Amino acid sequence: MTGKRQQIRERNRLTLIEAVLDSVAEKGISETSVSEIIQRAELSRGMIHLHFGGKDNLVDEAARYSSEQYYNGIYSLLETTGQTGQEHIEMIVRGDLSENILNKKNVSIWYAFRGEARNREAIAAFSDTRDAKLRNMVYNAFARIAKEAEIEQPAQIARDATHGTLAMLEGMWTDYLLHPDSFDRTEATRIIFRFLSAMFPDHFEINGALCQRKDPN
Amino acid sequence: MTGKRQQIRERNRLTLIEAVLDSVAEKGISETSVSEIIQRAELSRGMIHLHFGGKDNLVDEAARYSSEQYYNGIYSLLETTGQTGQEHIEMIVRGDLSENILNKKNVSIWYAFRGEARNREAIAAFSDTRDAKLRNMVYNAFARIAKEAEIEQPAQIARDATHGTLAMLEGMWTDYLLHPDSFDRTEATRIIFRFLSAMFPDHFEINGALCQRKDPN
DNA sequence: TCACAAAATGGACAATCGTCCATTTAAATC
DNA sequence: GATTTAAATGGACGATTGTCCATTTTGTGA
Repeated sequence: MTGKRQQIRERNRLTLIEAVLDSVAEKGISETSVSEIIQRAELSRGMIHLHFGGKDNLVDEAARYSSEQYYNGIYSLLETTGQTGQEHIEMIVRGDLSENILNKKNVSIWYAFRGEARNREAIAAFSDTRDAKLRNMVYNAFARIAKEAEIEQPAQIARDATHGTLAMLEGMWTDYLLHPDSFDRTEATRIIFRFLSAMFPDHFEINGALCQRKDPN
Repeated sequence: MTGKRQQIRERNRLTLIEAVLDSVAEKGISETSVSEIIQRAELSRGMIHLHFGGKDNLVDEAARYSSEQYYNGIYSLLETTGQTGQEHIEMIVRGDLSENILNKKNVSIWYAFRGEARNREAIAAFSDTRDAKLRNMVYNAFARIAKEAEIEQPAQIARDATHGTLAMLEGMWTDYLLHPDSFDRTEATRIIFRFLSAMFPDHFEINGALCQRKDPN
């Protein structure tokens, strides 16, 4: 068993990280000061320097943690899905637009960090490596779909579909950021499947994945 | 003639705004301090309070100015285009991904302000009204295309195509933000037209607008 | 050319920033 | 229960923040 000492230590570490995320979500990065953080965490001022060596490191760590949470959410969804490529895609699309993942807090945090990404390599860096993993999963799914569709240049099509689909999801997040209250998840989902069904009519329809290929009567 | 006095006054105002944008692009919002701004502008400390009443108002004004520049760039492009709906769309897509508009500085600025949008209504507000104008232009173009395509529910299709296309453009901007050096404009353009050509095969092909409808042999 | 007024200057100011360490607290070990 | 030691505390510190105004500069009109 890990000692009580270490347990408290790690709990405090996490409390600080979550205080940062709460503050970033609520007040933005520029107003997330040391005073603000320790007030939310109800811990003492010196803790930040003790556990993270400074405020900047703590913020970087919070960004890393937040991104990890996001990808874990997506990955765990994928374990519950069916086997076909189109089912994988459907799960990612629906998951990425679900309330668990696409909500006010997450969007605030995500865009706040993005805004700083260019000027803080630590924040940009991990966002990249993790991103590649999701992208790869989407690509594999589209590669299967493109192969089944028996079209020309399946690899190129799969790459473009991957890129386009992820770009569209990104754009939906931006919509949500700017209009959180009027945003319509159903509509956003439908639009993506409308594009996908135009491109792969045997694998998608406007409501999502087509599990059995259409009878080509 | 406007007096020399007023000319200098307005030039200084603009100098301050551009100093803010340079600093935001280069160092990010959180490092854009009054000292940083006046050093870049080579003006005196009191100018900010004199012209804008405070730093926050100046930053808001800079965000407004930057957004105005962006939309002016898009609108001026549209005046040089052909008449069909698909040509309008092509121009917007190519314009939005062109180096004049999608470049490191603009992207840095855009995302920096976006990150603060949720916590600064002034920044979010104008971004909305202007956005609606562009959205409306895209919608009108797609409405013509959908009507010509003689499909069911042309209005709904046009709305979805508008939403999806703008979302995809947004996503391409994010790609550029995260990978400015490996980003491929040609590829990004091709992907969007691939989706559009799947949805409107008589109006788009993979390289852009199809000006003469395909001969239905 | 002179007097007036608008504009620009730059330093004073209190408030806040993040860092760091001498001290206190409490878990772990004997 | 006494000792050791890692963890937590909270205030001191200099640096920096944004605001504001007494002063100087400079264009304008008499």
